[in-house]
Amino acid sequence: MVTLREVARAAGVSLATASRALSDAPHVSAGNREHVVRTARELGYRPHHAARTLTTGSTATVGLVLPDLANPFFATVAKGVQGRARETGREVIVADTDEDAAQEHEQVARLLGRVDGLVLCSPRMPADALAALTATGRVVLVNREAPGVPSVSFDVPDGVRQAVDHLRALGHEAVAYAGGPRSSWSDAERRTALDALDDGGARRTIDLGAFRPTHGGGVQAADLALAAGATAVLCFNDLVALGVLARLHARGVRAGRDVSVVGFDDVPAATLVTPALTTVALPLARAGRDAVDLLGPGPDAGSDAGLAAAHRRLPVELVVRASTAPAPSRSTAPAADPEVVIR
Amino acid sequence: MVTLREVARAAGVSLATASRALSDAPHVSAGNREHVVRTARELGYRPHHAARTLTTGSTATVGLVLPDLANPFFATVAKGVQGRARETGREVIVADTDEDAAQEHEQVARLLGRVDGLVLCSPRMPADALAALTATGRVVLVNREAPGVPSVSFDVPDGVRQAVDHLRALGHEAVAYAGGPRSSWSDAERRTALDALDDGGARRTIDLGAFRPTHGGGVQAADLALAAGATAVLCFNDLVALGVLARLHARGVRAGRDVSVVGFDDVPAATLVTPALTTVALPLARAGRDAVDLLGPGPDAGSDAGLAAAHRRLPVELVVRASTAPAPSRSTAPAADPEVVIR
DNA sequence: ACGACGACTGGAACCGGTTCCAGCGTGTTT
DNA sequence: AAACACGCTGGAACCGGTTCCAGTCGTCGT
Repeated sequence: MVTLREVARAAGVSLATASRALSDAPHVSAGNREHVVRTARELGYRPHHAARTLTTGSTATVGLVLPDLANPFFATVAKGVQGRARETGREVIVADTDEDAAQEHEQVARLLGRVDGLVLCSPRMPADALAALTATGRVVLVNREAPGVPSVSFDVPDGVRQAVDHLRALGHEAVAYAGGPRSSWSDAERRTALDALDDGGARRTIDLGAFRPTHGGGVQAADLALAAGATAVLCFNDLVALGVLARLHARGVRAGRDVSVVGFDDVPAATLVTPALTTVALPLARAGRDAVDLLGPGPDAGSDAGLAAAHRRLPVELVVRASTAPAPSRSTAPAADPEVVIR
Repeated sequence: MVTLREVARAAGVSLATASRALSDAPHVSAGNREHVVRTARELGYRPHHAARTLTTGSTATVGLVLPDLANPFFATVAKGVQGRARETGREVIVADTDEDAAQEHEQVARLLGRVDGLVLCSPRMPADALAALTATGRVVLVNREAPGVPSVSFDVPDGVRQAVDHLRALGHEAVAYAGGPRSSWSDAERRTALDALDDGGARRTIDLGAFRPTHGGGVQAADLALAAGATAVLCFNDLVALGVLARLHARGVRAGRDVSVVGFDDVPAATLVTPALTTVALPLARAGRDAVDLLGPGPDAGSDAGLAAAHRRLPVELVVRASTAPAPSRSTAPAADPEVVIR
């Protein structure tokens, strides 16, 4: 391995001059600078990252802690974080917590010693533990908000409004909500938004309860929705919505005709099913990118590194596909097919 | 930030003793050791990672380079890599190349300076460039093999055999293959396996050509398959297979009745569609874990760190679902529905 | 009781860079 | 022509650990 010392000696200059030349600091003559740079390239010099970190105190690394890398929601955020980090000269260390709150705390604590800043994605962590960890001022939350902690989240209330407006415009009066886990900050936000849309009359949404945020949770919710006589189901996320679609199909109910279904997130699979899923698209990759920016400019950042607000709330967009359609007229109200087909 | 020096002073011992006590090396009295450990805990001492790296030469970090983090195939490998790395006391730096061969080369070169070893996932890179990069002996390939480079791959020929046996057992004689990109090592492997299964007679598989490994590629392949009179389609991967399913549905052909479809990978979406997709499941997370093990034992590894063979070929398993069924009898051969429905 | 041996301890070198500071040379000012 | 300022240069300190090596102390054997 070739060190800076060797480059300096080969170029006939001192260690100090070589260092300045390569990190293009001032106080080096143009001739020397070019000579050192060329010598370094010829020798195949690569700066030793740990050594640089030791003196400068900057690791040029951001951490990313998330519940499940294989979940497309978090994977997309991760892609955004990685892309923006690289553009600004930083690497990304990822830590997958396997949806475990205890691991989450440990991982964050451990990583904080190795990175300049940390992106914490949808933490399961209780609010007080969050506050303690983030006191360092080097943590940004994604998809969650907490007092005093910078964060990037989504304008979920507006997404809920768009979805409900869409369904009401189609004539749906019996709209049901298939919720996510009670402990989830995101679910609470959706419910609050739904309550705010309540006009006190017949257009109150039907609460189907709390479900696991998975395909299976949706299967479970679908039967409850049919039993409650809902003509439209708004789901906690796309996985739940896909479960609802599958179960409706199995029971002989035509999704997008008899019953409309709306999801949340716009995961890739939403376009792969039939009928394609109407869903509220969240700018996930953008959130990852913005989170990195909130951690401050990286080594490669230009001078235009604008200081950002501590909280960002990104706009969301309802994507209308085939799973929503005008409400059936009363006479043709949906009824479960007597021949129930189990997949 | 509290340093080892401060711990040593607070505990009334020398720097050397404190270091030995905390890294439980020998030559420290039991009393001193415990005292130092307690003092360190009280002061909230966290070892400085870069400083340790500088002297020991070990970064306790593995790199992971892959084409697309948001692709569930690679995301699952990443999850395996991350899990195994943590179990052995290492962190993971991920680099997403956006499917770009040039970036791939640059990322690997850059990362090699910051990690102990590197997992390179399905590289687009040409074989010679690969050989040069991996000369360092610190790279493991996943889902690709190259002479002289350790790798973890899948027993794709056996998977192809299982799929074709399955289809032939169902009575399919006209089996078509919807291939992936010509430059893909994986596609070449599938084709070689298919050729080997050729019995020289009527059971020759129909080559539909090369398609982009996406949903859209499958849509394109589906029409060709119908035109060729195939009753079964084996696809390069699940995304292509899902595209075939969608297009068949749109054309009024019943997948799993009129035409059977088999995919590769067993991505989560395979179970979410109707009919659910029969596919060759690859142990992706396992591959990630094994790749980390091939890089050598980490800091936390026990003494049982078995030295592994340089190449591992993991077994694969055909998962039969609803998208495959007995071949229709001649008289009811599939024909495109005259009313073509475009989604 | 004396010498040898071994366990423990601490001073100091070292890893590979960055940066402070003093010194030097040249060009400019008075 | 002398004094001054400024830009460039190199020696050396430093970042926070690990580890070599020499030294000290206590203990055991004879």
